[in-house]
Amino acid sequence: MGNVTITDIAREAGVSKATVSRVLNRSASVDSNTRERVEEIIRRKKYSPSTVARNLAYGISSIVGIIVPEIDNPFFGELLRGASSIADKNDLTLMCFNSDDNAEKDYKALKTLKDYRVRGMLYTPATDYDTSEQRKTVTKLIESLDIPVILMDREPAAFERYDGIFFEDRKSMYEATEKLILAGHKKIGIINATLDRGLARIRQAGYRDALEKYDIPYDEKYCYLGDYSVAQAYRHASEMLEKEDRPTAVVTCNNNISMGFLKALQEHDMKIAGDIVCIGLDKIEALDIVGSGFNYIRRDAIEMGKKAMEMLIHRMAFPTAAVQKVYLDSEIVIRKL
Amino acid sequence: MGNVTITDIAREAGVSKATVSRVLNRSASVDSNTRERVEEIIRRKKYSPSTVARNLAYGISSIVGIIVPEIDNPFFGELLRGASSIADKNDLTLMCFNSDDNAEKDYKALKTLKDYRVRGMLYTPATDYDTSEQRKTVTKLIESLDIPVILMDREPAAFERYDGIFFEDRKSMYEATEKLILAGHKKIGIINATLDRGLARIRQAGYRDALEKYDIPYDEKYCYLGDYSVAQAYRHASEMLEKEDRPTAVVTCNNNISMGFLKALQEHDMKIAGDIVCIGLDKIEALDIVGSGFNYIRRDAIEMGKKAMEMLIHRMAFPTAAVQKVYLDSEIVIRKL
DNA sequence: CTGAAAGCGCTTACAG
DNA sequence: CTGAAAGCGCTTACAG
Repeated sequence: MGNVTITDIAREAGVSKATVSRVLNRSASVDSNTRERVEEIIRRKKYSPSTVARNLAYGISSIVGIIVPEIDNPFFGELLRGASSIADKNDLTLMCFNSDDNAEKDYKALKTLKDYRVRGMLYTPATDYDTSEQRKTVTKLIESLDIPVILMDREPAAFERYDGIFFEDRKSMYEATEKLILAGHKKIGIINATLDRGLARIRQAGYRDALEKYDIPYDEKYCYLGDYSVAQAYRHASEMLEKEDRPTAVVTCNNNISMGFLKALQEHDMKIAGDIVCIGLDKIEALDIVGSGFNYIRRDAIEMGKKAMEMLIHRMAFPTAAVQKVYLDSEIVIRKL
Repeated sequence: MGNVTITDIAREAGVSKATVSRVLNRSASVDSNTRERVEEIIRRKKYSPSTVARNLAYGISSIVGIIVPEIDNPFFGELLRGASSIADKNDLTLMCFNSDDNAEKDYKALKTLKDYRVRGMLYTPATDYDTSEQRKTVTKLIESLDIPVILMDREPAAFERYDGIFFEDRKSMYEATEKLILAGHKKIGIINATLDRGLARIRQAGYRDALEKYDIPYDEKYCYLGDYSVAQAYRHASEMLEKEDRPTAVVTCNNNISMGFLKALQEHDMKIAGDIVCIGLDKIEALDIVGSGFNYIRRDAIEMGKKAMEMLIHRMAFPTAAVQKVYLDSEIVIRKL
């Protein structure tokens, strides 16, 4: 039956489209008789106006884009949940993209968002965009988008000019490492991504800060730097565990790394806490529920998603306000030391 | 600077909008000189046409809606990932909604999708819509949407007329239970949601089928029916474990239930496989990686998401084709019996 | 090959 | 209070 349009309603009610539009929007006074007649027809035909046409006429959009690098990672799932809950309350609709940590997909998503003329976007960049070419490409893209952007969790140098919300990872890593030190550990290892990644540098710095503070030498032989994959972390952890001189405690720099580490532990017949102590960044829900004794830095991604959407709404209302960077604290959850 | 429009380009190139449109769409031949001139200006001004305006003119949309009940559950995260990967390849864009298993939010999402005149939608209904009133509301809503719908994972009676993709849960539960029987278990428990939920009935039936097949009486005292929450499952499992006459093996009917069970096990100082054997529906990634010995039915949600999007694309191409129901097989992963 | 016009489904001044 | 007209940013016959 195709979609009912405002013209159908107008014709049937014997009024102009303008009048129908007025009853739809309560924008001006309409005679109560005609109003009721029009409303009755609208109800009967189950008509509601096309948001697309409406937005075209208004010249604005009620769509917000969101790009995340790993949509099936619970961290980003929670981010989405938080963002979506606030969007709902503000009549904003989410257009979702998964970049897979891949710059090309990121570009494509950005391009699509531009072509939809979305109102704003929440964005976790796929990569650090380190090479000057990448940097140029992505910068041009975002600039041509010309909409409010809120960065989430990652802040590549190319994006310093945008609002953003981040976790205090440096501080958290400091505190986690400190907890281990205060528990008597002197040989503390770290499994992290390589330091050409912004977030990895920040996390490494927190670890280092704590060692320094307590006069423990920073020793590269306890540092295992690779990527954020389970597989790589597993290899690194295995290597670590098989060494004579191995750490008595470890910090692991994201949930995948923690899993790789735990897997290695398991395969070496070692027990968490019993044989080697660990504090990981980000919870692993199943392990926590099951009571595995896995310690972790609890980053509240739902909160980040909510706040990010609120920041976006604020930015849309005040386009010229000063750039805002928000930092979220995390709590360290110790299950077994 | 506001957005560049086709009019800006036309003016600057000294041609009509129609001509610009033609170079944009390669729809008709354009003199190569004017073409190049126009293209140069487009490039210089970083212009690309508004998808919204374009779709309005075409009378179609390239947006696909997707409604899931729990966006931060890894199962649905993977569903999204799968759907999004296929959408990408077909120039379709995803509008995402999280219904939180809540009928009202479901209605609202449906309404928004209608107003956006989306092209089609992927849908996991928030509830079973059992009461006739709910059923009526949701049916009207979807009918007035008048677009292709692909159901995913859940098939409330109200939606029988739509395409859908599901897992062979009955068969999987049968096989899981059978594995336990063949391993010598006679007292096999089940923790499930209450049987007023469609999926719970299906899963329960599979369990029952296996018992019957092997002449083991179906005994209600081994059946714990509640909801799909960790907390409820935990209470049920604790109760079960404290009984004199308790099962020697259990099937758990979703990932939350499995976690509740494992938590109870842990708190009763019991070991998986050692004290009581379990096969759960859906993997729990962390437990699997860490080598906990948790057995499970592996449902491939990424595959479901991909297939669902393919079915939608097919349906959009062939609106009158026969209704299609697809059932996906799952594999049983045994880590320790 | 190219432009003027009409149309997609709305909204908003402007008259009356 | 209400309608005719113009406009949002496009596309597509229709002429020429």
